Amino acid sequence: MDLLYNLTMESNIKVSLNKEQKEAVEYVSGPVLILAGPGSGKTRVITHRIAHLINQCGVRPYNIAAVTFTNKAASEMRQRLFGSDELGDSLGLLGHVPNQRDFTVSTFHSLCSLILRLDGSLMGLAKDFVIYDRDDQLTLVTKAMEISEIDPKRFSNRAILDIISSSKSKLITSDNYNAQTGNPMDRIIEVVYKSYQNLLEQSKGVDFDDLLLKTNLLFNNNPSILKKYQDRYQYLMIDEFQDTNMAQYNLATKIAGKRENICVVGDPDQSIYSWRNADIRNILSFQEDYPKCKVISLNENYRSTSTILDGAYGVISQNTQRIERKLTTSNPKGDPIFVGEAYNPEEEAQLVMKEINRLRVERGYLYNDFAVMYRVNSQSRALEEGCLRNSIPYKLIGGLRFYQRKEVRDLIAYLRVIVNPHDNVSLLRIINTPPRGIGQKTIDEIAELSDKNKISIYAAMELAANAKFVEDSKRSGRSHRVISKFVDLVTNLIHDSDGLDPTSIINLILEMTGYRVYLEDQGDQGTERMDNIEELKVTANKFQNVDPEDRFIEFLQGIALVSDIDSLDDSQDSIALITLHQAKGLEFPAVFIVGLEEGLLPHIRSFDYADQMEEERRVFYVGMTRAKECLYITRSFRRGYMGNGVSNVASRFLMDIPSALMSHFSSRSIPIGSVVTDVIKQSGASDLSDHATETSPMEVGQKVRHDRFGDGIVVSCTAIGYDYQVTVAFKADGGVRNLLLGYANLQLLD
DNA sequence: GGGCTATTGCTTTTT
DNA sequence: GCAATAGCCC
Repeated sequence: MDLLYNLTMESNIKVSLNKEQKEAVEYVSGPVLILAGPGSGKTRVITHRIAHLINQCGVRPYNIAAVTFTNKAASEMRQRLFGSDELGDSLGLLGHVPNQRDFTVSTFHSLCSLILRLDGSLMGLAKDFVIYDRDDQLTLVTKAMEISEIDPKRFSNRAILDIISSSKSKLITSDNYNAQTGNPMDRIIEVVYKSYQNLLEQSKGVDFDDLLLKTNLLFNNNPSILKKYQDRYQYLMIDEFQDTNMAQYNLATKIAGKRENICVVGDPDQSIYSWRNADIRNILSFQEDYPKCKVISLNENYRSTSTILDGAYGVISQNTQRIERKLTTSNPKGDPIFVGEAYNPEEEAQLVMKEINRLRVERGYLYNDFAVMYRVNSQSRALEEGCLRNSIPYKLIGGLRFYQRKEVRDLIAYLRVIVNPHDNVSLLRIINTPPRGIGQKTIDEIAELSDKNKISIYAAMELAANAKFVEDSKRSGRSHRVISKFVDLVTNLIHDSDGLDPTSIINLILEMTGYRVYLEDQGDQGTERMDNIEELKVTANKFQNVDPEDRFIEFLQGIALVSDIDSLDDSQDSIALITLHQAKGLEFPAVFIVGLEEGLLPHIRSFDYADQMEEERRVFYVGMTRAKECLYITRSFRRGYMGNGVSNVASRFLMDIPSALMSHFSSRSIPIGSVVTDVIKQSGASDLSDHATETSPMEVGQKVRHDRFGDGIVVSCTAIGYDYQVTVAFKADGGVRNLLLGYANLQLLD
């Protein structure tokens, strides 16, 4: 009866796939490694493969699992296969398939969360565990350092958390962490790791890495549970395989088990998450662990013009730790890669905005067709202001991350406390927000009480609220009153929220805790914060239809596991401002990559390590290959950094793009605010180095005067783009500054 | 205990 | 340059 699925698309599949793609789709039994370059139709292959499994091979959707990098990718895949859930009328690749909801598409983290909810009790995990994100983790590490009396000035909590996190992703538990090397740092980590894990367990919390680690341990210790999932997920597919870590790899191979129906899809050249413990060697391990695995390379690019592809190849081919591979395309040559220079980030943004407006008019692009990409989030600010100045609608992903905003986190903390009042991290967050007279002194006393009796903060407060207890303590009547009031508040919240849907619970919190009034007293800022909470309610609303028993927990889990990119929404026409990392897996007709400067891209922190430098190059490569038709690359001469402006030189990566593919344009002629129609100078073959040979307008040794810096002497002068960078040593403060000739307004002295 | 000011310390990328 | 904290004063 499983064979009665819709077969109508099958003929289309054969027409629209190339030879390698078709092979990747039809090779369904046994291990497969698909090396898929950018734009090679990877998503199509995965979706067609699933369709093939269901339609041709009679596999039930229930027995298939696809693991993606983000929730967004997961929901897109589901939609491509089955059409939109809400609309019902738009059919996907498969048309109408019974039991399509049984098909699993999710991220590793979501999948593990599900498994642990169902079977985690075998490892003593509460069903309603909370998932702690990086901010919560940092709070806990800081607390653990306090307990272990580690000086936070000497050891950074972030560095320690990074090591704990990387240990967890290598499946090293706090019990197994051995400081055997004799390195004093190791000893500290060992102590903090254990303490951190204790704190987590006390709060019934699980961090991101625990989701993967604990699921692995669950499978190790309970073969019957593992078998249950092996029998369920008989066909396993893993996307973005180059960015999986060891814990994820182990999970995948365990679930695949002896059936070995595991298909991984990845591209070593797009591995950009090593800092999150992703291990590119997983691709090698896969071939070692499955010596009979079928390797299929998808090398034809259907996305980009040949110019963009060749430019990107020029960049990526400079990496030495790389298996040589060159993509081909039959796409037209298209436009050159435009390289632009601006004086400062504001002007750089202006340059981008002007071009966006020009392309809209001349080519009929929509705002949705544009993305502006950058290395670090702080760059988004100038771009955002540029959009506002030019009335260009934009969506900013993760600048100040939504779920990191104070008011959103406060509300989530309340929600978590309702589910689990013994969640210390969340409780301490809201204990005095809005202010209710519980000061640090009172909190310290309660913390002491909780330590002494080995109970949670909330339990300690209940104890302290007990009238009999207060007689034996030196606690003031006032402090006793506020504690009692708070315990009552939490009790009432738990009681009154029972059975309500998530949105109503949020409303309940806003009223009962006085949070709404607290925000209203904050004027404009309060209004903005209230808007963010409304936004949270919109998310909460989506869980209205889920089984009442689970919807609250699912909602909390959902917000813990969302990524920012998940919220990227195409329904309103606006340009996307995103980091290069977030751009992975996306494509746009026109892409702007800004900030191509030494120290930014490549980032300064990669300078001392060859492998990190190569990863920076891959980051740039990923950005370039997002572009279908137009690719713009810009840089700024000056950039504010820690308060003072610094001069940046052009990124080394610019030199790797063959000069014949580039065309320069400059900001020189477009002061901010002016309306300029055409700033593109079609200069044909020229690159940065070409200009260096031109005659310099400034002699070395020339004495000059600057409005602000006073008198100085020219140290060097190099042509860059359509301007010259002059390095001047100034007398007054001895500073050596890089100036742009066209802007510096230097006065010649004799 | 709370609110204000001064100081510090920090900047990569994020499931 | 900004945001988070420490320390001071009410």
